Amino acid sequence: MGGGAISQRIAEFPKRCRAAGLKVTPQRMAVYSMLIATDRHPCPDDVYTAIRSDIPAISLATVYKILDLFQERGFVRRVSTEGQVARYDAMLDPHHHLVCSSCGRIQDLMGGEFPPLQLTLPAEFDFQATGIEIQFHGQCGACSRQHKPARAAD
Amino acid sequence: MGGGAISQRIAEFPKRCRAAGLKVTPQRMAVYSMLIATDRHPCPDDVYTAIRSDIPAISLATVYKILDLFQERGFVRRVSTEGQVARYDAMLDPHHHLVCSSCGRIQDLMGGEFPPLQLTLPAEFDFQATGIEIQFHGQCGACSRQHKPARAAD
DNA sequence: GTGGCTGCAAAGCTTTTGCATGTTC
DNA sequence: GAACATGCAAAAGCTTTGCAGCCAC
Repeated sequence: MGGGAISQRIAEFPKRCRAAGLKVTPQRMAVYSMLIATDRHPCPDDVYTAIRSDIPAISLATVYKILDLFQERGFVRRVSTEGQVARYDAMLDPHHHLVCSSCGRIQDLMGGEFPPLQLTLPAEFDFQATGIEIQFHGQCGACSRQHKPARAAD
Repeated sequence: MGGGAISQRIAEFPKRCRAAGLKVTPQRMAVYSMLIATDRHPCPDDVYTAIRSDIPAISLATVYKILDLFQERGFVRRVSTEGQVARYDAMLDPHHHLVCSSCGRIQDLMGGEFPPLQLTLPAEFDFQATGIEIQFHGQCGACSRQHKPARAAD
């Protein structure tokens, strides 16, 4: 996605907030702008740290509340991880994830670049699927060249 | 998997432990037996609770240590979840998961029942994939019939 | 007998909650 | 001005750690 598309999403965000019955605050704009501009799938503390340069007085609890709210409203999604910290993603176009077991980095795999799976499951499973999440586990190029052991760093 | 296959895996487990340089203890046998016999993807506390009927004196910290060790040795795998509790799975044959957004239940989708994805990614991604994890999100049959809202219970 | 394992208790993190103050509409 | 959002601090999980005693080999 180009930078133009990002700034457009940021520009449209106040409208989306009001449409969802949410007030527009500098804190919420900062959280959304940070998330939409990165492909690093940050955890709440990453967001908090990044935002403090803009809004020094922001509190970590507020970041948690905002992320919860955004996820509830469907503005961001929470990525499934094995670890114990939540990671968020504002990229909502269909895509999958490449999870590096060595450095923990989560890389995007856009839907257009790899055939997406169909959502319709055989009726025998008695399950109404609304979304699919695919994670490839392994080593990213940088880590495999360094022969890093799994979970060396995060 | 039939009950026979389960008891066989339990019977072979002491051998696997020793081969991996681990001592065989009642606690470890209980954890493994519990995990291999269920399809509920329990969290550490579930394991702890279930095992206390066999080994009343077992400590939760020990359960955590054992699960960590088993995962390190490849005896079990840790399932990626959005929540903040770890969930484990002793079923290591290729399979995917159906995650119910209402009740949180994780159902298995065996590899043979649904075409598995190939692991080879186009070279341009510079990623060495060793495993794939697919989660279908949605509502299980029971919850969709009850018109439960998402995350009503866990 | 020895090394590794367990159980207990305490500490460490992440996340949530309550409430007074401040802001948006 | 009213309703909602924020910030602070405290509490509530979940998970890890340190260490003395115990057990498998």
